[in-house]
Amino acid sequence: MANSKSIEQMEKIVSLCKRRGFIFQSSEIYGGINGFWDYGPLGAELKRNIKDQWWRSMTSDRDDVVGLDATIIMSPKVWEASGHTKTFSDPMVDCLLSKKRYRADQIEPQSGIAYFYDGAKDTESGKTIDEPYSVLLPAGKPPESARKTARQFYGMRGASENAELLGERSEKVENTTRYNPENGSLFTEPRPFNLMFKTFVGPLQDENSVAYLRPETAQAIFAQFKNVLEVSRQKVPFGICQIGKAFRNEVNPRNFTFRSREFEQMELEFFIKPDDVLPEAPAETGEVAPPQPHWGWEKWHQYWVDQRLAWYESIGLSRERLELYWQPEEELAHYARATVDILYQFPFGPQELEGIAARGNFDLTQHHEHSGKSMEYFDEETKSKFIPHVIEPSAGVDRLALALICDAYAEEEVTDDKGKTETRVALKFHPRIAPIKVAVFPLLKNKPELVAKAKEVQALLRPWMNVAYDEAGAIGRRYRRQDEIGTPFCVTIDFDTIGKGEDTSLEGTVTLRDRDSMKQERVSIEELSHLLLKKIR
RNA sequence: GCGGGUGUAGCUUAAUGGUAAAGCUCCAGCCUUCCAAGCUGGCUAUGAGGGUUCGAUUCCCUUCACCCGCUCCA
Repeated sequence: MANSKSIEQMEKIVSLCKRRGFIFQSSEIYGGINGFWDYGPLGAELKRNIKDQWWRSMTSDRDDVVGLDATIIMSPKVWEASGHTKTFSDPMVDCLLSKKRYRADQIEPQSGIAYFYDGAKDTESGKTIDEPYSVLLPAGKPPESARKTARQFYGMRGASENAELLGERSEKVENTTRYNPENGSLFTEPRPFNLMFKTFVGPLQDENSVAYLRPETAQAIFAQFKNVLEVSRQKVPFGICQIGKAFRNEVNPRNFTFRSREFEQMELEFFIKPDDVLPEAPAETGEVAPPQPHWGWEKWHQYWVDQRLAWYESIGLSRERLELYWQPEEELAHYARATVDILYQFPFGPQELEGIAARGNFDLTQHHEHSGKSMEYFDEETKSKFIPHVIEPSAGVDRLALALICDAYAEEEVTDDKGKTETRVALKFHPRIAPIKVAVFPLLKNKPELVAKAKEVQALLRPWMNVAYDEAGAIGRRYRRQDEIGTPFCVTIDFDTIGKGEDTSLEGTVTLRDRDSMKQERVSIEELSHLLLKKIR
């Protein structure tokens, strides 16, 4: 999966992220902290743009979705109801021989003869190891095979190959999960790995004040379903969306920011009617592009998959690096009817950006039962009462930011007039999400008229977009700097602009340089903001 | 959590049991009429802690972080 080329590619991207101020290690001056990352000036802009685009497409651009901004810490009862207190706490065991880790609840129970040992004595050095150990053999297997496994175990602790095993005894056991089915070796005691971050609310740090940092933003939406329904005057089908931080105490954060312990989610819960109370479907008329009142969960699910894919394309992710993964039935969570993952082909392999789950009405039903408050909805149209079902598109902001950077990263061979070849690094962001939209340069910085005019143009554009101003170094160098941070447009003020060039008819015009083609066109200052706004929206 | 690898300036690399060097980047100045030009000057580093030693970036121990494989990822 990860070959040396893709590792090198990833290293270049990580290096650029740091060098140009997209992403830093959290707490770097103290040596960092595993699984946490900070966004520098450009990364912060990039993330804002992603979230703004998502929010706009989800709620501002539609009538049937409203927003929510809930707290990170909620009543622990929320997590009891959702099942997270249980399911986010997996007991894990390690094989004492192979060191592999397993989920204790996924071990097949076995029966057979267990051989116990108190320790081992090295016949050569006389050294004793008094660590108890045991091996499970299927009935009928010769005990010598257990001794061989035990010698391997003690061998890893410093005993020689023909060490003497101490205190062997055997016992019949049934339906045990304490032994590795692959090699018969004893496991470590099961240890809980709780993926939720725990904290305490209030001054007393006791069991009664325990609270959790949310492991997903979705539950807040379910918990506030009734309130939002009441005030928004929405009718099912409708959605509630939210952007916010979530926390998971991952066993092993990996792949730069891809799996972090603190991350940001963009989630929509789209509430729909259960299939059994749907209004009668009208005769098909061919085109059903806009949502229809008679749609069942499958149509809504497909609708959101299509919507989300279109959105990713709208912010410039290449469609050919996106793929859909329909989770097979055996992989589905118990509450899900169908889940589609949208994967992006990162240098380290195809990985999930977003999951679109048809969750039935599991969550609202759980809160309905645990809180004792009704989550039912009365549908005027069909005169029926039900707990709405839900379609959940859930995306990771940080993963998307990383995908956008990977997708935009481009190295090109550029040959100059003198035939010298160099590598140009550019982040080819879609103008919608580029941290800086346009950079303004005076051609030369020791000519006050050029500098003054450039600052004027910068001030002209500033109310409409993120503008950079740069006068340091040769003009080519300034272009390359902007290429590397993904600025789509550069505007240069030259002598023609101020009417001191050869062609005085060019007064009041500037050159507009395109990042990807490196081509320049001459445009008037008057048109500039209008022209750019069209390109960046 | 296990195994392997790596840690010297923002980046890439050098060197040494005894003053840590260079190129690029960055900053300032000069110069420069459109794609990393030139000149001058400047900032910045041995991941952290401990040990051995007169003296440790170098040797030893611990720890932290990153990368790879396993594991995990309702």
